[in-house]
Amino acid sequence: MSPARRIMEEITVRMRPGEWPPGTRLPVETELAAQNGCARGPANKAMTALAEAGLVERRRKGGSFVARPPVHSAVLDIPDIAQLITARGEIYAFVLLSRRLRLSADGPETALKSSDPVLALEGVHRAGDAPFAYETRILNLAAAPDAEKVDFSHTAPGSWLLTHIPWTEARHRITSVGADRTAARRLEIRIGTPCLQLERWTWRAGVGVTYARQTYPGDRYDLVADFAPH
Amino acid sequence: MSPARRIMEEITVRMRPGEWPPGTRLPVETELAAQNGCARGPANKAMTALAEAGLVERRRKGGSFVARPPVHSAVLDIPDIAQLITARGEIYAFVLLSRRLRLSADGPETALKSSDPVLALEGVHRAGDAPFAYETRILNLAAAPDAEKVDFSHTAPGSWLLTHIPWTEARHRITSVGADRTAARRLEIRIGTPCLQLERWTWRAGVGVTYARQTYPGDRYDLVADFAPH
DNA sequence: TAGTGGTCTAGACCACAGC
DNA sequence: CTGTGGTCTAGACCACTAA
Repeated sequence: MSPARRIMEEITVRMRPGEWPPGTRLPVETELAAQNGCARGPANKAMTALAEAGLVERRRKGGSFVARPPVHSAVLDIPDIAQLITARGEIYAFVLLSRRLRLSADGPETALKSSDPVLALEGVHRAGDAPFAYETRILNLAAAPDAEKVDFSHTAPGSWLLTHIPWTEARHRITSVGADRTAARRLEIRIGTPCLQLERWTWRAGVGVTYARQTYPGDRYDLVADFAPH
Repeated sequence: MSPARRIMEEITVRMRPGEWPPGTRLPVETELAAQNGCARGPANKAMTALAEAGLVERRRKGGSFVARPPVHSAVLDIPDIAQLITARGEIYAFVLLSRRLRLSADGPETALKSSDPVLALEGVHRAGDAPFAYETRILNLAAAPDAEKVDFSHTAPGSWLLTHIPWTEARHRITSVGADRTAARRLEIRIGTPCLQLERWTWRAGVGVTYARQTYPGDRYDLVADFAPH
């Protein structure tokens, strides 16, 4: 194996929470070269490649550091708000506002094409001591029967779903709306404040699992998506 | 500009249907080095980067060739507003509001990391007889030299770019903002009306091609994304 | 101002695949 | 075989910026 590749792989492997967590300073190029018995060229090549991949950050004079995970969520993933906020170093909390059992879907969630009984939840995600997002959620109990017994008073339904009911198809709809009376009160903002509204339907093998509508104050959230061929 | 970048940009620019169509054999590294008065290192660096970006194919002993166009994925991911509106059965029109030549980028488009001369455009997309979106756009003339001669007074720069300068990397940023004075006037809405703001940066082999910021009145546009894991 | 990354030079050896 | 890219050496200068 070539020195450049060896250096890349070794650093990649050691970049784990236990050993080299985000923010750790990495050896300078001359040091890497000496440790691997090669010239500075290959060491630079390896580090440059890691930087382009976004795994390390490099600053002249400052040195090279294990990159902190990006704050933005990709549109292509299903973001877990709890992880997002924790990753930003803030305290996350979910506050349940209401919980109702309904015999059939009848709102926007009908796009799930299910006539099964559903669980309707309403809550607020908080970051630190400020509201971060207002969420209404419909859970299809036929697809997720365990959900009826879960205590959602401090667990966000999205976080629970991500780890219990994997999805196979999803649809996102992103719009900009002015906060209505309800959202404004929940988010502690003025009525009409521009908000990013993210609607999401997910299915599992063609069966609707959940519908979620999340409202984010425009200045507290943005979606970033990167694309490259394959 | 460093030899490596100069070689990359020159080849990128000449890789157009008229000059170096797909399949054309490119000079060998020693030749590129001699032509640019540099060592083989930078020439190799430039060609390797172009190969990683998928713009050229390299084979030992065989040589380097202009790759078959990666255009297909481009059209899928970047929406063409003209097509969107036409598909809805409305009449589409683009109205150019301003056109300026600038010697270097200095706004949000600096994320394109280019210090080349740019073309700054401003215009409105119309659906039927109502404004649909307000757009400001920066075109890097080093990446798209033909753009200076194109008449954009009724052609949206995005539509033109899609068919002339394929991109390899793109970043989208989606936010919700209240319409400012300029946008409100262009879109014939009230100041503060919630709008979806889509910012897009695109690159070709690491060279910034264009930056676009499109503002849509919240009730006239939404983004929908469908996906299934692989 | 000194340390670090960014880039370069001029040469070298090797692996690989067309010829 | 021979030409090509892949990778390396040992050294150098410069640009940037954090200390």
